[in-house]
Amino acid sequence: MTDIYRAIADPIRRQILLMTAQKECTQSEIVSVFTISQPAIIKHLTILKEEGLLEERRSGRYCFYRLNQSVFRNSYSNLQQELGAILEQKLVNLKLFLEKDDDQ
Amino acid sequence: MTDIYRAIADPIRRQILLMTAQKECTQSEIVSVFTISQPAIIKHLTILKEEGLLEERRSGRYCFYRLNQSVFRNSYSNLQQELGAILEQKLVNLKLFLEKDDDQ
DNA sequence: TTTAAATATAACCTTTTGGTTATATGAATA
DNA sequence: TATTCATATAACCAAAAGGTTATATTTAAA
Repeated sequence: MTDIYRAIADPIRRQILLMTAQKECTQSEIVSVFTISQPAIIKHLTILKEEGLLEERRSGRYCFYRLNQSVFRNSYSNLQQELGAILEQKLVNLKLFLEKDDDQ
Repeated sequence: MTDIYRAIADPIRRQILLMTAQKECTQSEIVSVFTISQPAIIKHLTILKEEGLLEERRSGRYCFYRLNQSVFRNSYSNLQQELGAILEQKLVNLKLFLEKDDDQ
């Protein structure tokens, strides 16, 4: 649950996230944006729901989707921390160097 | 090439990126950190190399790996723009609202 | 010059991903 | 009420992901 890395791995899913961040979209609206089949879209929607990033609302024969903003905000923040740490390893090295220096 | 989303999809690969950002690591060093087999690690390394994020250097019987900092910096920056846009859709909506207002 | 260690590769396996077509179900409208 | 539109599901497929074991190959050290 909430493996944002899994959710964002596919460009179609990233676009769905973007669309549903703007406004609630029906499934058929989403389907019409892409060239792949409706069942293929359902599978992408299912993965996004599994990871908690999409909320589903049923109204009559329509199925509305929208981004769960708070879940996205949270897991994206975690992602940034994790990947930011990779960028900042040089700083970690400096820190380690300074700490080692303290010991002497 | 340089599909960072593919590269970071697996936690083992993210940890390899972190390790090799700190310092150049030999393959056996990397293997020893994890519980999976050496051929499994090679496959992860191959994916990271395919995406241009890892640089390989051969010295005798050792194979050294280190993060390609500039490629990582760049593709991470692209990722941030793409995912940042999802977060900031509310602002886009405001912009659209204001532009629509101009037309009237 | 054996031997041992580091790396590479082959062959295989299972699960997941990403897609398809065909068809069923359910709700709204003509 | 018959039809049409939106969604769901089943069955299938190919490729990618993520792993294994067994076995080369290459290089350094005993």
